[in-house]
Amino acid sequence: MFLSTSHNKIDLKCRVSIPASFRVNLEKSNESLILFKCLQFKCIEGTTSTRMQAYINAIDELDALSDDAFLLRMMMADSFEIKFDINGRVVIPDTLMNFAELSDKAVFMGIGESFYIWSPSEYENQYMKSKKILKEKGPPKLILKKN
Amino acid sequence: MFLSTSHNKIDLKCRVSIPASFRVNLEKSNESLILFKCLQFKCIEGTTSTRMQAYINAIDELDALSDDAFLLRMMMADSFEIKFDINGRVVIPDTLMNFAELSDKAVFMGIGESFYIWSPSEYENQYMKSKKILKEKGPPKLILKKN
DNA sequence: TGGGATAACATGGGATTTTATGGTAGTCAA
DNA sequence: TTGACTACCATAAAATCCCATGTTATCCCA
Repeated sequence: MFLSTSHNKIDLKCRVSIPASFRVNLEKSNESLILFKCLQFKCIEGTTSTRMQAYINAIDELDALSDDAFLLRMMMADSFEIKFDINGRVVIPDTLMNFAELSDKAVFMGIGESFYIWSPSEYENQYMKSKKILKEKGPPKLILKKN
Repeated sequence: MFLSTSHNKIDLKCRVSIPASFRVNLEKSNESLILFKCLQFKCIEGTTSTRMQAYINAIDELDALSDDAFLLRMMMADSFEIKFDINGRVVIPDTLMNFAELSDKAVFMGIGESFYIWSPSEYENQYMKSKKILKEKGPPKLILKKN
């Protein structure tokens, strides 16, 4: 599980340290890391190769001409399998740097099965937005168990 | 897994570098590369010999006289097993160059089990189309389930 | 519980290897 | 003998590896 938030520096080579707890999470299940353009927000989403493989398998189940299949294929095209260096850093591909408007700082936000990488300002926006919704509409009604 | 997108040059001999990550993907499973006319789009589709074998097997499951079987057999007829040169380049057969309207640039787009090779302009069209669908219809249901 | 020793982590920089791509020489067939 | 195709060599740019270092977190023992 990816949990917690941390702020790391992106250097001139677009290298950034993946938070140690996220790395451990990947290592202990022997999975590689996939980064891709988040479909809902202006940020990068990171997840495990197993999870990505599940999406890929799902494509074959869909009508090849459907909109969903089309979007999923595009998602693959905007995804990258990422290698760590010996210090636990990764290089963020240019495409993703631009998409999430990252420059010299990254905010890592664990959300369970995956995590987000935000620019500090976009992170701030989303954080404020969540506080506002919480204030106006109250806490979410969570359904932990079905039937 | 074939992931990510890259733009490579096609030279006068119709040679083009297959992106390194795609090559690694083929090498590590010791598979050869098959290129063929994509059935859905004006592009070349590339995949592994094993997956191509799966297509061939699938034809046998179909009614031999059906239109589907006919189309799939036609697809096989325009498929090529491709050899790499020492630098990881391949020569794109004339038939496929013409079919995908390629000239001096190719866009490689990984879509999981296989990849597409587009002309830059056709790629741009498809990319724009996906943005539009995403905006109008939102992300695929599959994605929303995951968190 | 305090505080020093040790390990882990984040980050910088330089050396080395890969990659993409242009070119040339050799081979085979018409 | 010419033209097409293939194998191989060369090179610049980019990606990757590896070492160094300061800082933070953790451990361990008094």
